Amino acid sequence: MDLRHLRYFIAVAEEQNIGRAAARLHISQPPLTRQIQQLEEELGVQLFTRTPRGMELTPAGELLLEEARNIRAVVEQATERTQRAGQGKLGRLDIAIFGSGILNIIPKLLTAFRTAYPEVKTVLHNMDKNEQIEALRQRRISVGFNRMLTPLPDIASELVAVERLLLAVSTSHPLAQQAVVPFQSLAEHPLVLFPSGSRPSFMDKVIGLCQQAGFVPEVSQEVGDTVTAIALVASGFGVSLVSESTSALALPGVAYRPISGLPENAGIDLSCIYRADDNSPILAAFLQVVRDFRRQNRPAN
Amino acid sequence: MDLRHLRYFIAVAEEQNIGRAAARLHISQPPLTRQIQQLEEELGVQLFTRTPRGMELTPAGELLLEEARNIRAVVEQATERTQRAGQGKLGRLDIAIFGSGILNIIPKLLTAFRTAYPEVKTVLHNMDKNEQIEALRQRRISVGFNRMLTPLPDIASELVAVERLLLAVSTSHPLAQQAVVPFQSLAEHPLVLFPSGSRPSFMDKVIGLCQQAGFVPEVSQEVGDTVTAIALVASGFGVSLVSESTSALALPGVAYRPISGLPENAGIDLSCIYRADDNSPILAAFLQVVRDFRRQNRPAN
DNA sequence: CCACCCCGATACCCAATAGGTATCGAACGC
DNA sequence: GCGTTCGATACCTATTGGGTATCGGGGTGG
Repeated sequence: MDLRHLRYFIAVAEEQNIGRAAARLHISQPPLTRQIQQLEEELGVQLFTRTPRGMELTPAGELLLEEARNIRAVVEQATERTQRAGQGKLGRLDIAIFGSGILNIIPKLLTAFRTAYPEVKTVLHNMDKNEQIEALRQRRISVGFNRMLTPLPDIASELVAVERLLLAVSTSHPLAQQAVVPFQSLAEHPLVLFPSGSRPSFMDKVIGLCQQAGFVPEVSQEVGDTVTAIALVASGFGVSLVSESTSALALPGVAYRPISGLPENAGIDLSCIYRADDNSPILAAFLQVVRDFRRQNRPAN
Repeated sequence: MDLRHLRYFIAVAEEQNIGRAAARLHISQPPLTRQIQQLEEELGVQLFTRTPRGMELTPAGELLLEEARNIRAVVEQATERTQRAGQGKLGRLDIAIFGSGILNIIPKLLTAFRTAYPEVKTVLHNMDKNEQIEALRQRRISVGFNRMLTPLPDIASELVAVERLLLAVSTSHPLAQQAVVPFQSLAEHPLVLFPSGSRPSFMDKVIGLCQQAGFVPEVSQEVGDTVTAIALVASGFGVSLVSESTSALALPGVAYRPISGLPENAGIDLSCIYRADDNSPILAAFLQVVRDFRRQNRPAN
């Protein structure tokens, strides 16, 4: 049996007349007669009683009509869903995020993506950089967000945003008095640095910038993630350098200040990474949203 | 798209290898390659990624695999159900019964039929003879049970059983003293007769038998159905002549007695009727059960 | 009562297409 | 580097779906 048989059968059953059904199907009457005969023969069941006025369904035919309509609907739905899946409009996207990434840009991106592709289920996973690369290679995730990425042959990356450095400082700290803090002045204050995980990291970037500016920072504490660092800043452990989007994290007793005298390369990149050989349409759709987001938010770049 | 496409797709998806899938499908590899390409082209979706080791499903292909398996199951179920319907094993049979028919033989028949064809839903309707014929012609029922049928061109009938006549008598009635009651002795006792509906009926048969025996019965009451008649017998309204199967109706104060001296033609027929042009397989199955029943219960006939 | 009409069925032909054979090209693995 | 193992391609054949012409039968109207 064939979907064509069912399509023809439905037409004949509905028209109760082979000629009209044939017209509706844009074929001539004899082949339609033959197909119906074939269907009956293949099933070994009489589906119609032939009357001088046309074709009348038998009870078995009546049953098959219901079933055939159902099959038609199921097939239509299957093709449509498959096509949507092929266009990246339906499916699942596993995304890895890291500590401070969750604070500002990534939620906006995710919201944009989920609005544009509401039938794609996004699943978030917290992973540090090395875990993300491992998970990408094992196909447990399709996208990861991170900073300070070193190029890898099998992992492609896409720049999402470049953020400014801000100083996170306790409101009771002397530096909090200044609206803009010169970078050099940080040489005299102990720093809370993070993250302590996979290298190279944001921490290395900060240390490098200090060296560029001619001083070695005094490290009061290394911690694993941004939130912990800000908490330590709040309780007077020192000051910290954070990405712009971290300022969305408004803890009592913590102020964020712009920094002057930073070198050109002081921007903090936020990128997303994915398998270079991944041509999943959902990933392509996601990357397109990332690019659109970047164009809208950084017209200068 | 075609069911063949889906069958081939499932095979390739399961084998992850076109060559093996082709072997499983008993075709050669190139046409299978082509069918898969066609399917992908028609849907506009890449279903597999070709690797040096074979075929790997894309997410869209993964989705289609689920759908295709589902479609295959639905189609299989539909053909099977249609075939069962065509063999009279699945469907619905509307059956008309009348008053006393329900007491003995018809329930046995229905039980036999429902055991042999458990997936046929039997629906019972209470109708007198004329209502049954009307309902048959209007196709509201497919089978009717009745007695004393007059032949009609469009209604065929099938004898189910021939029952003896019994006397129904109050236990306090003088005739109840005899183990066997001579037919002639009924001339002296008022009779309760039934049914009062469509003619000719059982009532006419009884009157005819009396006339054959040379007396005119004294009718104390005409009632619509057997149960009412037996109730009147119990309360002393008279005696009644009933079919053998009515004796299953054991009311307190009522006894049933065999009758002697009846003519040869005193048997009470129970027949089933159906449309002469009805070639529904369910009806055929039912009639076969009727014939088997009759052969088992009346080997002499 | 006959002619006509409308229905599906049949006979026969052609065109589309599924399937087969031979072969290619790319990617591993020994 | 050569053989092996994939899928893809080229080309042919066989099947089959669709078209035209026509038939046969059962109603219906003149």
